[in-house]
Amino acid sequence: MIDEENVTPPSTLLDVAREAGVSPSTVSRILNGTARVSEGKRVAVEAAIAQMNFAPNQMAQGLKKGRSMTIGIVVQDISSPFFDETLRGVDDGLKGTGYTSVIVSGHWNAQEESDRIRLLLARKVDGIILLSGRISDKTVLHFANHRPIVSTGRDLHTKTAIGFKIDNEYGAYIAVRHLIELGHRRIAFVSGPPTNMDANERLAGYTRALQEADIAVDPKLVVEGDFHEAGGLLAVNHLFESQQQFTAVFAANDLSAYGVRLCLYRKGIRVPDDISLVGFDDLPGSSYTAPPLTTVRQPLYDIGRIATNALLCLINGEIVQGDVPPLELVVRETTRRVR
Amino acid sequence: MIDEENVTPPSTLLDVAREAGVSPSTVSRILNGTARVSEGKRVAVEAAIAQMNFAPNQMAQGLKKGRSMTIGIVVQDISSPFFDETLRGVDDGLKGTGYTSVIVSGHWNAQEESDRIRLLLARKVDGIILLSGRISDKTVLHFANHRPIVSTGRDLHTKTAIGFKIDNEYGAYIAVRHLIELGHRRIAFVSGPPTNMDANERLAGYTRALQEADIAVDPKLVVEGDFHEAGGLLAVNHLFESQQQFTAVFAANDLSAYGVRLCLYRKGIRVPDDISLVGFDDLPGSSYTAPPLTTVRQPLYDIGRIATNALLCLINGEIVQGDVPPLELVVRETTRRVR
DNA sequence: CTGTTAGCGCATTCAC
DNA sequence: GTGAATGCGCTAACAG
Repeated sequence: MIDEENVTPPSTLLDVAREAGVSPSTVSRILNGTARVSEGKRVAVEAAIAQMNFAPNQMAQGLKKGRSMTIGIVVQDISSPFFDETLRGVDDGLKGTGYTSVIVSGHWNAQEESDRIRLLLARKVDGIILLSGRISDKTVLHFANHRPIVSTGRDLHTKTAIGFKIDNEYGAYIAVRHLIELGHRRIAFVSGPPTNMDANERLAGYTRALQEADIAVDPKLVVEGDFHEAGGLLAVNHLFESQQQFTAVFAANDLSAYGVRLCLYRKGIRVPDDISLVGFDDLPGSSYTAPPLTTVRQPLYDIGRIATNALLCLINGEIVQGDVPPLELVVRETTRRVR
Repeated sequence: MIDEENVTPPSTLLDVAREAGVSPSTVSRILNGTARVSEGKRVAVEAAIAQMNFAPNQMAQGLKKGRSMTIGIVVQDISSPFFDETLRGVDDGLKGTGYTSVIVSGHWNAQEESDRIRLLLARKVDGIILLSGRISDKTVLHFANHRPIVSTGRDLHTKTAIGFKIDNEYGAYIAVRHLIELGHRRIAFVSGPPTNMDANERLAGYTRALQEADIAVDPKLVVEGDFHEAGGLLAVNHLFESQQQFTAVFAANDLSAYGVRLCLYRKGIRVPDDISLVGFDDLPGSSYTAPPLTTVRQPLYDIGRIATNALLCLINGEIVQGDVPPLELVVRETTRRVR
C-alpha cells in the first residue's frame, strides 16, 4: 500500500544523458573525471545535471565499484556521553572524505555485537570501527577477514585489523597517587562491572598506587559500581551503611563519580572539604559539575579521529600511523589536601 | 593500492545456488519466502547458506527492490545528550523492523542540513527523521517530495511529511508558574540563541506566567545564553555584575541550568536555599546533579519512538497515529519556597 | 514447484 | 573524444 502520488521519481544518469544528448558513459566520465570530454558536451551535461537535480544513485555506484563509501561504527550505548565524544571525533575524521558512517549499538552484549557486525558486513561497509567491543580478539580477526576493522581497547596489528589501547592501569594509578599525595590514606574505590576489563585494570592501578605508598588495600573500601550514576550512588551508600571510614573516593568512571557526588550531597557531606572525589574519563559535562570534577582525562575525541584515520589507511592500503595520546590527570575542584 | 591479500571475497547468491545445485531464483525464494519450495531443495540451500556463511548483498537488494531498508536521521549535534535520548528512541523503534539508520549532523546550520539531506537522498534512504531542523517548512516539503520526512519542531500533515511539535510556551509557563507559586517574584531567565524558535517560545511562556501573576517583566532579568553550560554560567555572571536582584532563575534548557548552577556554586550561593533553579529538557543527567534539577520534562525518548513509528507508517502508506506526550514539570531539589 | 530471462543504475571495458 | 556493450548481485516476471 505504498502511496507515492506526490513523490518525484529520482532522475537517473540515463535521463541526464538523454537530456544532454550524449551517451551515458559520457555523463559518467564527467561525473568521475575518468577521461577528457569536449567542452561543449561538458557544459551540456552539467546544465542537465543541475536542471534535473541529478545525483548518482549510491547503491548502484556501490554495487558497481564494490565500495559503498560507508563505514560502520559499533558502539555499546547509543546515548552515552562516553561514546558521543568519540563519535564526534569519527565524524570530524570523516569530513571531506566522502565516507558516511552508520552507527549501530552492541548494547554491551557480545552476541548482539556480532550480529550487528554481520549486518554491517551485509550492508557492505568498507570498514568498521569497534568501540569498547565485547567480542574476543579472535572474533575481531575473523571479521577483519572480510573488512578492515579498527578497535579500541585491544592490541592488534595485522594488515586488516588494528587496535588502540588506553593504559587504564596507569590512569587509575595517577588518580590514586594524586589522592595519596594530598594526604589521603583511606581511599575508597567504586569499581565497574566485574566482567569489564577496563574496570579491572583500573582496580589494578588503584591497588598498585596504594601498595607503593605502603597503604594496605582494604577490601571493604572497594565496592562494586556499574559505570552509571545509580551504581556510584549505591556503592557509597553501602560504604556508609557498613560504617567504613574514608576521606576520598576514586570512581571507576565519571558517571559513577556523579552518583557518588549525589550520595555525598544527600548526606550533607561536602566535596572536597570533607571527602575528595576523583573520576575517570573526563566527560564533557565533568568540567561543569558543581564542583567541577577532578578526573583522569581520556582523549575520547582523539580516539575517534585517530581510529578513523587508521581505518581509512587500512581501507586504502596505506601505512597506519599515529597513536592515541596518553591519559592525564585533570585536577579540578573535587580534591583537596586532607586535614 | 588496496591490499586485500587476506580478505575473503563474500559469497554471492549465485555461489549458494551452485553449491546447492539449484537455480538462483530458488535461493532467492527461500531467502524471501516468496514462494513455496520443495523440502529437499530448501534444506540443501539452507545448508549451503550456513556453510558458506552467505548473507545477501544489501546494496544489490536495495538497487533491485528500490528500498534500501535504511532511514536517515538528521541531528544537529552528534554528541549531545539532548539528541541522544531521542536517538535511543529511534533505535528502539527500529528494532525488529529490518531498518538501519544512518545518522548525520546538520550542525545547527541550514545549508549544511540541506546538504546532508541531499546526501541521504542520494544514498536512497527510505525516509528521513529531521530533529530540530534549521531549514524552512517549504524546504522540508520539497525534500518530502522525494522521500517521506518526519520532523520535530513543526506542524506538518501532508501525505509525505509530518511534524511533531512540543509546546515550548506552555512548558516555560508551568516552570515559571511553579516558581511564582513558591513565592518568587524576581525570576531571571537565561534564554537561548535569539534565532532559535524554541528559545523564543520559552521566553514567551516565561513572560505570560509573569504577566498573569501581575509581575512586571524586567528586561534586565532576561539574559542571553547559548543552550550550553558556558552560556548559562556567563549569563548569571552578567546578572551579578549588573547588580540584579533575583531569587530564582529559569534556564531555557538543562545544559544552561548546569552552567548557572556552577556559577552560583562559585559565588558561594546555595541552591535552592538562596536561589531556586529550573531547567528545561530533563536530560538523563539532570536527576543526578547535586542537587537534582527541577526541570520541564521533554519526552525525548518518546519523541524518537513516535517519530520512527510515524515514518514507518509514511513509508508503508499507513495511517499515522499517535502524538507526543505533553511536557510536564518535574519538581526535584533545586526549587524551594522563598523566605 | 522451479529454471531462464531481464533489468535496477551505474562504471568500465572495448571499439570506433 | 565518445558510444555500445557488459556486468556488479539480486529479484521478479515469465515460462514451463
